[in-house]
Amino acid sequence: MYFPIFALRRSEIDEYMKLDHKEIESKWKEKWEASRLYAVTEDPSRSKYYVLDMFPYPSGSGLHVGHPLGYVASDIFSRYKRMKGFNVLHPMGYDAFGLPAEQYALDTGVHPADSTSANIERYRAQLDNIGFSYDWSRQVRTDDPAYYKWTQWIFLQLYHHYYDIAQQKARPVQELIRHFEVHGSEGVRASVSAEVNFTAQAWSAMKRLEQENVLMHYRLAYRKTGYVNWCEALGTVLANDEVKDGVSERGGFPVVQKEMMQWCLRITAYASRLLDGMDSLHWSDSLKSIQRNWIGRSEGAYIHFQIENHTDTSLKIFTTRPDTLFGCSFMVLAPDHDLVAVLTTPDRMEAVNGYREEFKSKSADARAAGQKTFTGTFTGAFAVHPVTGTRIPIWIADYVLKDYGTGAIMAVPADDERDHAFALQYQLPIPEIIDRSSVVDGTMEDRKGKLINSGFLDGMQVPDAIATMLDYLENTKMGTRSVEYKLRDANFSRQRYWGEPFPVYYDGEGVIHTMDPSTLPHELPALDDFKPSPDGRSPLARLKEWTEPQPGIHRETDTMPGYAGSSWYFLRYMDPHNPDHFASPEAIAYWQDVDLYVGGVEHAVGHLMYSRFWHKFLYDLGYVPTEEPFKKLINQGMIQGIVESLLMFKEKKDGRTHFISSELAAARNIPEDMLSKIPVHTQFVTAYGQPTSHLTDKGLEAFLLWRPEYSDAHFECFDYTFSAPSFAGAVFYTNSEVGKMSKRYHNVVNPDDVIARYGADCFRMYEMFLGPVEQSKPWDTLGIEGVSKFLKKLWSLYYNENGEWRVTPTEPTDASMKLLHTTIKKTAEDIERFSFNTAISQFMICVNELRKSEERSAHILTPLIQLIAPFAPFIAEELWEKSGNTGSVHSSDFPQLDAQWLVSTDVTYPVCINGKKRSEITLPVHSDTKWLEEQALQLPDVVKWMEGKSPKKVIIVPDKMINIVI
RNA sequence: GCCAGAGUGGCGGAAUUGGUAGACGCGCUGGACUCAAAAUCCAGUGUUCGCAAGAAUGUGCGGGUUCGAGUCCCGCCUCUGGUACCA
Repeated sequence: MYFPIFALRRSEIDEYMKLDHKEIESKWKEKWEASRLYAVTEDPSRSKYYVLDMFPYPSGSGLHVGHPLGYVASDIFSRYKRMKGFNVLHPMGYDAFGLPAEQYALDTGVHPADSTSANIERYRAQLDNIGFSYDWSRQVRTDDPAYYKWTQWIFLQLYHHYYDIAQQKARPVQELIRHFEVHGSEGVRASVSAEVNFTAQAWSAMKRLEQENVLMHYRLAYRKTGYVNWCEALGTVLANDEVKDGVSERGGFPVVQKEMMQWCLRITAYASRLLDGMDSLHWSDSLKSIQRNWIGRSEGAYIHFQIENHTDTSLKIFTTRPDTLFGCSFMVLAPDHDLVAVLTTPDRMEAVNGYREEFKSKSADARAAGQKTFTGTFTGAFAVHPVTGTRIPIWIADYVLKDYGTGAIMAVPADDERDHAFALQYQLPIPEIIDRSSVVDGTMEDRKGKLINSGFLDGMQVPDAIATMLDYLENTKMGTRSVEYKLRDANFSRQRYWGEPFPVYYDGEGVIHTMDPSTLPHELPALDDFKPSPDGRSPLARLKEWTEPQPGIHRETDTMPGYAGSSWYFLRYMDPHNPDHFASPEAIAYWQDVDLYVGGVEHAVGHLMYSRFWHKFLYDLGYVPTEEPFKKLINQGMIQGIVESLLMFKEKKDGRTHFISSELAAARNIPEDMLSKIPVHTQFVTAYGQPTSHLTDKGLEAFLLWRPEYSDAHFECFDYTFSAPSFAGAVFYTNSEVGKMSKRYHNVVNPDDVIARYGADCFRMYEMFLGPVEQSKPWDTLGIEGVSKFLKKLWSLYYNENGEWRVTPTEPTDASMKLLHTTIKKTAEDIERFSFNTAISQFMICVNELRKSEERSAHILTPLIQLIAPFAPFIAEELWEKSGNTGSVHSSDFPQLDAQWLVSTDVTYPVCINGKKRSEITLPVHSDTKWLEEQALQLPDVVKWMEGKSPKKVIIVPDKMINIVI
């Protein structure tokens, strides 16, 4: 009965005409690699364009569908720019040093050197699968000694420079030393940790160690003892941006304040330049505002207060509201302020010391937990009001921070919420100084109102009063204008193994010596036991022979943090194998800076801030030609997952687990706290992610097989209930919500699986089609079918159902030409403005139209391949070759727009009466407006709607619409 | 609290400078093909009223400017992100 041969033939034909993405992908991956298609070199005859992705740290779990979102976008952009004639640098590498890589190694017990290499291999394969156009010959990895040689070199440069405020740039410490030798500290304006004053003679009289300690206050990379964020679970200190809500960003472990000697980078020296530099950048408003808040500039003044019975010292405070000086009724110092010990009177000593002890033991996170009641105590000392001469009590309190401003404030309880609360609590006077009676909804601190009880400021509005007081303070030398920043210096030490060793050592006296740059890289020694220790000592300290290479010499055992290597990697890509420079001057002169940077917003205050800081420093030294490294920045959103769960009553009923369908739970308004959400693997769910997602009987069976602990469960739906194991024909609605893509929710979509099923081109296009690149959006497993269908339709424009090439060299129709050029215009515009989803929509329209009109002309179909090439590089390359073109479609020129095809001979105008569309009229383009008006007024529908009235005026928007006002 | 961004069908989202709101895709409904299913193709799909032609209404809420507002202005509400004693 059967005809096996015939059957075989049929399936062969089916296979042939079908789009076989696997074969196409492997074919072109090999060819591209063999021909080094994406390798770039400096070419002065062409304009450069630098497209950069934030390089990943190679974690063990590999890429999930969220990671490549930004990579796909930047790849489309790179390919487009290349076709537009730019010489495009589009590199990729790995952020291999640092906490994430090391934590992974610790979790798996594999040495980080081995695990990162294995992970990198996996990442590379996954990235290649997606069809990226990276120039892999330029790959960098931060744990490569040939790379971190230059990280160490930059560190040495930071160490050997200080920041000159007058010149607003970094200068060599050698210059500073020469100045000290001649003039002492007089006349030096520099960013410092602490002010020190000495004469030239005093400088010369200092011992070497003393001199070094002085210089430490100036160096851009320096050591200091201070309170740092110590994370015991991670066994290391962390920078401020690595701590969120009192716990470590990585791992979520508690972080406490601990006093330690640490390396720091003086990023504060660059605060104003980091702030001002942003004005010229094409970054999103939200990202700029995050950085601005983090830097936290405020303008104000220092004011000096004399202290009763202390002629040798005065109290310096910072305020943004000098106009409120007359309202100052007490002063507050941070409990750990240096002057506390000096000022406290004997009778208050006991109370003050007790308070300081209590303050120290209070953990940072208890304070962060947001107790709004302030505590404090009186020191017994009094300051003298600089204008009125009244006695002002000096207190200490925990609401004043040592490391902001001067660590001391003048309290103005009438115009500051905190001072007010504190004054009420300790019954301190609250002199009124601002009349807000004329200000609607006037509150404290809003800089509105009229000054009262304020001497020469009486009657002034707040902004005027501020200006007047600032002048007064400077004229009388009682204070100076000043700007303060919230930004803190960056902690640069990690008590960890997996990072760059510092190229420094200490001699017997504790003097720091830097290693000669020619001896770099200072390699990280092999160490089998790389576990961190809770005592604050680096694992390297356990390696005695390395730590102490000769008697009296001690190496630094801390390592650099993860952001060290990532703060300059974009420069290394310009010349990645250069042994003599971090990048040659010629390469830097050509590539300049990054034109487009794509990456996650989570690096807003970490990586992006540090990179800008390092770049500005290298600019000061003349190594890079631009002040800012990243001209344009796009923050891609995250791909979220749909979390599917079954609603379970927390309390068992009749000893059984009791599930309720989401529909019924909603209908009965069952309170959320009675239910637990049991995540269910998305592969069991039917119509997953859709409003009606549910488990069928098969899904329920699979679920119970997977979760045998629920095999006694009882399920309740709208019309019926059932119990395991008998639920034939059941439909049980799940609870679906948008959430993270995570192993915990069993909703992770692996790009490899998607690519295996739909192809890389489909994967790329779908990620873009989901919505704007910047936006976060859930992965919808059904939506990808639409893009898949589109690609099959595209393919069938070129191949008929017998697998025969159907493109002919015939002349195209005018309609097709118009369609093609509309698509060229739209594609180019959309790519330029990073709107890939709308470009893809246009492709869909174009392909559908061409199918309907059965267009076969190569004049249309060949340029179409080029338009789609940035999005679907594999399919495009295959079709390009089959069209008989030589060379790669990715090296071809982007199709030229011929605008004549966009102009149609007729335009259909909607005709509106008072803004409502009542009719329409088709007329030749560029018609005389008077004539247009006459034609429109004669339309029968218009005559009907006008009811004999005459028009007040007629508005004609050229080529858009006609509006008649009556 | 403060700073920034956003609110459009059942869903993801279009509408680039104020000019026919809902493109494109998903889902849904109906139909064709099929013994049947899948796949594919065709049609419909904001809401309300209507057999229909059609009409009214509609971009978080309330006002305003304009011939015309998703878009601009004023006042609210909600959500998301950042920040949290920053003087």
